[in-house]
Amino acid sequence: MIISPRLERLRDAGYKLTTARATVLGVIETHEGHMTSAEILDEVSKRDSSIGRASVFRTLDLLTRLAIIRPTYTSGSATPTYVLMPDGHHHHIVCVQCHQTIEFEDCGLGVLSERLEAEFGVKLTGHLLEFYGVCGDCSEAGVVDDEG
Amino acid sequence: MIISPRLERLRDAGYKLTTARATVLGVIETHEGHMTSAEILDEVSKRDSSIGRASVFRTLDLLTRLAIIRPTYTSGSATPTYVLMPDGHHHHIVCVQCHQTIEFEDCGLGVLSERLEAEFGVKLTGHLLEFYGVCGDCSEAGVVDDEG
DNA sequence: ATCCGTATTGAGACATGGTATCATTTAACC
DNA sequence: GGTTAAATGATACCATGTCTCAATACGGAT
Ligand SMILES: [Zn+2]
Ligand SMILES: [Zn+2]
Ligand SMILES: [Zn+2]
Ligand SMILES: [Zn+2]
Repeated sequence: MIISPRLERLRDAGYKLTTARATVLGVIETHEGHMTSAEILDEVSKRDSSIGRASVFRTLDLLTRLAIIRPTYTSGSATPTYVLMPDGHHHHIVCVQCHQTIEFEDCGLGVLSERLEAEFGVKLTGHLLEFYGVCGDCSEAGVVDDEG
Repeated sequence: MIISPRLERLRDAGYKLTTARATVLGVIETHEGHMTSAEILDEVSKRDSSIGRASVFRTLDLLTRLAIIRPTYTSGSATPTYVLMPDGHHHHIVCVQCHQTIEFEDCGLGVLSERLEAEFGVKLTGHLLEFYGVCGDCSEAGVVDDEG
C-alpha cells in the first residue's frame, strides 16, 4: 500500500488507512483530471480486483467529505466526474455544448473565502469555480445560431 | 401556458415553447432554490400529470445547455440538485458533513470572466462558485474531531 | 508478535436516476 | 386550416449508487 501525503489526511481525520482507500485515491492521483465513477471502478478493479464496488463509492464519498476530491457535473449525462483538488481548489470552464473542460489555475478567491468564513461562521477547506459557455470549436460549428 | 422571459430564451435559441418545457421551468422558477430531480418530477406531475418523465429530464438537460439552470452535487455524489441561475451566476457554501447550503450573492468574478473569454476564445454565459467546508452546527457537533 | 475491539470491507440484492425507442402529438410557419 | 419537423409520453431498459450483514483487517495495547 502506497501512503501518499493525501492519504495520511484520512488517518489524521481518524479514518483507517485501508487497501481499498489507498487504491481508490491512488487511481485518482495517477489520473490527474476528471474521471467518471465508471472509469474509477474500472481502474481500481484492474489494480486490485478484490476491492468491492461499494467500497469504491464509500471512499469517493469520504474523499469528498474531506475535500480531497469533488464531484462536478460536466458530461451531459447524469454522471458526475470526480476531480482531485490539489491545493483545495479547482477551476475550469465547461462547454455546455460539447462538455469539454478547460482547466485554469488562478482564481484570486482567497480573500473572499476568508470573508465568508467570518461572515457565516464556517470553516472552509476548498472551492470549485466553474464557468460555462460555448467553446471556440462549438461556436464555429454554429450549434446554436442566435445572431444575425 | 405561462411564457416567462426565461422561457422566451428557448424560442430565441430555436426551440419550441411546449407545455412540458413551460411547466418544468415554471416549477423551478417558483421554487427558487435547489431542487432534486425527484422534487421536480413530483411537482411537475402535480401541475400536469400528462407530462412524461422523459420530457422532464430532456428539459432539464436543455435548460442546462442554455445556462438557465445548473446541476450541482451538494449531497454527496448521488443526485444533483438543480438550481436556477437568475443572472447567469450562482454562489454557495456547501457543508460537506450535513450537505446544507448557504447561498451568497457577491462574487466579483466579472473581471476574471472577461479575462478568460479573451484568453481561451470562449463565450461565457455564467458561472457557479461553490465553497465547501464545515458549517457552524457541524463543527459544534464535532462530527470530525481532529483537534486537541 | 499477538490479541482485541471496532471500523471497514465485499458480495449481491436492491433502489433510484436517467436514457433509448418509437408511434403519436403539437408548435411554428405559412 | 394544412404541412412538417421537432417534441412528446409510455415503457422497457440500463447505469449508478445504496443497504445489509457476516467476515475481515486496521491500529492500539500488551
Ligand atoms: Zn465545445
Ligand atoms: Zn481557487
Ligand atoms: Zn446554491
Ligand atoms: Zn458570480
